[in-house]
Amino acid sequence: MATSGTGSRPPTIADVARAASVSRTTVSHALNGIGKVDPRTRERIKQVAAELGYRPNLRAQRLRRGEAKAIALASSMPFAVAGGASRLGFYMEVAAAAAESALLHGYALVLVPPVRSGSALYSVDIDGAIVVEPDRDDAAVAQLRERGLPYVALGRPTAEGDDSPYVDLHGGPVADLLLAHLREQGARRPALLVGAGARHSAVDARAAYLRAAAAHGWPPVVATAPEEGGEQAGYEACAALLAEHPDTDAVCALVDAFAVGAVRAVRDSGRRIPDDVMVVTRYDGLRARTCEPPLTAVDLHLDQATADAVDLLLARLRGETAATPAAATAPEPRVVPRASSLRRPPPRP
Amino acid sequence: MATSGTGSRPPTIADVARAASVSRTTVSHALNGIGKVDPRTRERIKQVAAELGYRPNLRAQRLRRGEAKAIALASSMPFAVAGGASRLGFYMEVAAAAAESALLHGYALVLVPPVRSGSALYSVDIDGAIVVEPDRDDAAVAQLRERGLPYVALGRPTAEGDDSPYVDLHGGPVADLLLAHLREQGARRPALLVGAGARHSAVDARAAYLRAAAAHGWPPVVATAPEEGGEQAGYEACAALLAEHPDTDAVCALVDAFAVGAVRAVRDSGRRIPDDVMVVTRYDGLRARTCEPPLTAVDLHLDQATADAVDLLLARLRGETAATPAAATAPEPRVVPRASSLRRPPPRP
DNA sequence: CTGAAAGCGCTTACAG
DNA sequence: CTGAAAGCGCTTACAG
Repeated sequence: MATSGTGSRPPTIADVARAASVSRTTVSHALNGIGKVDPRTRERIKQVAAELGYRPNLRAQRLRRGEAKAIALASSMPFAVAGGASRLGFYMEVAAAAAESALLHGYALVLVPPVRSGSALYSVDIDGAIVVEPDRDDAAVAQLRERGLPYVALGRPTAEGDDSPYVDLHGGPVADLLLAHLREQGARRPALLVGAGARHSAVDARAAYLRAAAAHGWPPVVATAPEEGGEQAGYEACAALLAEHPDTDAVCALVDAFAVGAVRAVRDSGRRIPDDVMVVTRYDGLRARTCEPPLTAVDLHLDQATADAVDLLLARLRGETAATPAAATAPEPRVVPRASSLRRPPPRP
Repeated sequence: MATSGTGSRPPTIADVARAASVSRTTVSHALNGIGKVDPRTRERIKQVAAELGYRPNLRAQRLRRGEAKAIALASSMPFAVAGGASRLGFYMEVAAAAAESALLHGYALVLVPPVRSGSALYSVDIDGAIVVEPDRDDAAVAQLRERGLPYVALGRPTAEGDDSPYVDLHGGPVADLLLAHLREQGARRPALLVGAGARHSAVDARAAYLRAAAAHGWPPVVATAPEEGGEQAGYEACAALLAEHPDTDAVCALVDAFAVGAVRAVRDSGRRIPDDVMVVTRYDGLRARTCEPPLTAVDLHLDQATADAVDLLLARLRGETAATPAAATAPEPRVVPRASSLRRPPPRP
């Protein structure tokens, strides 16, 4: 409470020890509740510490204890997708959830913006990281490995030998769900548009799509676009796709930026949405909701998934490697039907 | 490059010194570019360090140097407003911009979620913070002051003697802009709905509104609602306002959650938007854009303002108190007209 | 129950 | 130009 009249720098453990006429060892024990101190001594020390306004120096504690008590959120997703224009995307939604969850456990969340080349992860003092949807050769993952830092992936890692823990975002089932929805709405020749990278969301969706195409007898049409390209790349890929496969009646564009570009391409080709071509996407964010027409998307329960990822990471940091499950499973994804794919009124549950 | 075959823990400066047959002092000088080392020695040391894969221990550096190289983003804004339902708000938009700006300067951004009571700021090792729109008696500011940490406000601080640097978000001019827009669209009796707190956005807007009311001969109608109340509070305040002042023909609801609630209240009272009552808000985020009808809002140039705030803070940390301006000024705000207030087609510039 | 001492990995006067 | 030594503020065996 009271401000120490002594000097200007904050009091150290030595100041407390002196004021309480004990050793620094005893102060440390008393304040950290290690059970080897006389209860009365402990109380006295606590009181003195409070009077002096003592707070342990976090830097010193961390050097000594060998931990940063901080984790980072990192991603190799290109800026155009992860941030860009309105910036309010997948990444920041995950960031908010992760910060809350981390702080609840006494960890700080360091927000590493999706940097282009980024030696970013080297200059930040952290114990580990959450990597959002790592690519097969992910820059963020590479940096973490080189630093020897543990990480948990949000979304199944696709790199060869990567057996790091992860939270499953259900890449395949999400695609299945969207394709089922399209079929239900009358689509007979849906095409798939995915990022050129090898993130689980693209890889698993492609596999699911090919399976569905075989099952239903669709001619499979899969287009890819560079993630860095954002809306424009989606536009171009979709325009090319429609030119080559004019009987396409639905586009499943898993990156929201692509989906918005696809909507433009569909319109520019003289087709109507959803009557001639439906468009659906995955992440239910600003882009999907403000698109004209609003895009059917998927509720991924990102909050829950992110909290699970943080839990997984912290368990690993605690060294519970044995007890820690190798993966958590986010809640069931759910389609949020909107005008971009609704030819019939949505079924009332 | 090469992994040291020695042990498993990362090499320290002592390892480098040993391998290069010099003292730790010299290694430190060589690596930090302090100009007292023979160029050839320096090169040799650098090479050895690289071979060993040496990276300075950030914890140790920071303890020694007495700085955390991290800043926090903090806010006392209630969760319902700052995060809540879709979480994609003002706060996260600022977070993204701040993280990028901070990292560019070698600082990490710690994301402190708008916690309810929050001793949050005590457990985080930072050199300073950006506080978003501090209230007159702001919890985050109080914690920072008690820790003796410098901070910069995003939005003019309203506390009595608070002369901390800040970035002006133009609370008054924003209100003027919105009111002028409403007048232009034909409103003759606009009401103001603000948060009950004393953040600059509420305080300055109220003053601007009263000034405008006097100038144009409106009967001033100002309602307040608790920020924690979110949409529902906005609904109730607006419903009461309309009951008491039935000839209100526009509502300027500066908190986006309030504005969305206001839209419902207007409709439930049997009035149409914008024909009977227009509704406008300040922050142009997800809520404003996805509202039905979409809400007229203001482009605050948050990116630029946030970058300025970070610059201001870092200048203060560098001790450039003298050279540091006491305030920066965000770019001119600009109205983004939408259906919620457009009775006439927008003027073509 | 309490304390003297070592050490976490750096940096920086200070002396040579 | 180079190094021995002190010290940043803690915690933790270890000894009493």
